[in-house]
Amino acid sequence: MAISEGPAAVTLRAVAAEAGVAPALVAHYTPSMDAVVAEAFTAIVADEMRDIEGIVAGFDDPVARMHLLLATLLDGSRDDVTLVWVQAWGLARNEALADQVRAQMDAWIAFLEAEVRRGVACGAFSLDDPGAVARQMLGMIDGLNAHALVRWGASAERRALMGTAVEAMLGLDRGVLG
Amino acid sequence: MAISEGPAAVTLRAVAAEAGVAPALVAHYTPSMDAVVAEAFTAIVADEMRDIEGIVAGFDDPVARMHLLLATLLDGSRDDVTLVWVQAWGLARNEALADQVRAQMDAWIAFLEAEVRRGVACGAFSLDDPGAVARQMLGMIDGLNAHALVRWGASAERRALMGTAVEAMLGLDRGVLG
DNA sequence: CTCCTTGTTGATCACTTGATCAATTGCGGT
DNA sequence: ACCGCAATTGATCAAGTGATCAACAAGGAG
Repeated sequence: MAISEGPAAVTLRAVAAEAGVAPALVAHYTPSMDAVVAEAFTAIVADEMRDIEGIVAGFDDPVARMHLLLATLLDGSRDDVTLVWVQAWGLARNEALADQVRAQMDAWIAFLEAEVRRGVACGAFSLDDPGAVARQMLGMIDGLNAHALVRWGASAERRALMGTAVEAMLGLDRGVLG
Repeated sequence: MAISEGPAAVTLRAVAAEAGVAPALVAHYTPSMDAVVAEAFTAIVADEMRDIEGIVAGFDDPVARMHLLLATLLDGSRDDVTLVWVQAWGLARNEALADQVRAQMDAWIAFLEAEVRRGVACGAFSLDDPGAVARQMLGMIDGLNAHALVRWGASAERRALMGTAVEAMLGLDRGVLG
């Protein structure tokens, strides 16, 4: 439900209806709806990262992996996940949720940084600070994807913008990520 | 109210209470609360852009202007505006709002692109496609600021990340935007 | 066959949301 | 002084929110 309708749609009654059960039962088995939303967030987002890791896993060349990574993250097929992220940022007051958001962002940075380091190790990438580059990449990915939620710009364009920016960050030749 | 509590807090009764007036009066003078929220979005965001333009207006050097621009946008003093943006992206179903969001994003691109072109014209910046660079910058600004909403990372770090990334995009020497 | 635990529900509380409508107030023009 | 129109209100509707609680069903343990 959080994926298809957005986390904001995960209400006590909606969950109960979806499960074909009385609202009281949902309340009985959950501490609070805030917690449920937070849990849904983590489930969806962690699952997505596993997904992406799996997609990239079959390749060795760091450039090919990065190309695939960016293409997958920016092709618009995951706008539902983006909505989960964006609504989560907007619900920063739910502190339980904010905790999980930070944790998932840490995980993404770890993943991206490892990806960058892999390229640096074998000489494919050339840069100073893999952590900084990972954070720059995540910022840009999240921003561009957020833009997609209001149907502004095209996904192919976002992918191209991201590609050229990342080429510069990684010290790659112009066009190799295009 | 949309600024201090977020657009989601702009409810019929909250507005009425703030104005010291009966809820019915608010309803009487507005087409719908969706429209009010959309209008609040535009007011806030357009005002912010005028603000930024004003801040930058006193300087001539494109590098100094860009430096100031990024510093201002990423110093955390405008997190309230960021919340307005992020919640607006998350309310993409309010089509009236989505329209205004797209319009404001267009305005931002126009502003950033003009800023970039100004630097290119006088030889301070070196790049191929000012429009593309503007979109890359906006994506990264929005993403990094969204991250700030859950208190993840530090604003000084965001500014540094943005600075080095933009230096590369604009063909500037390392550090001139730091 | 009873007893107790677990699963489950209906009813309900207290609250919030947007919206409508008939009824009022009060000011401005005549 | 009067009338009319705009401003404003209280009351109310229909819907939705999270949460609680007493009650009920059912199935396994003894």
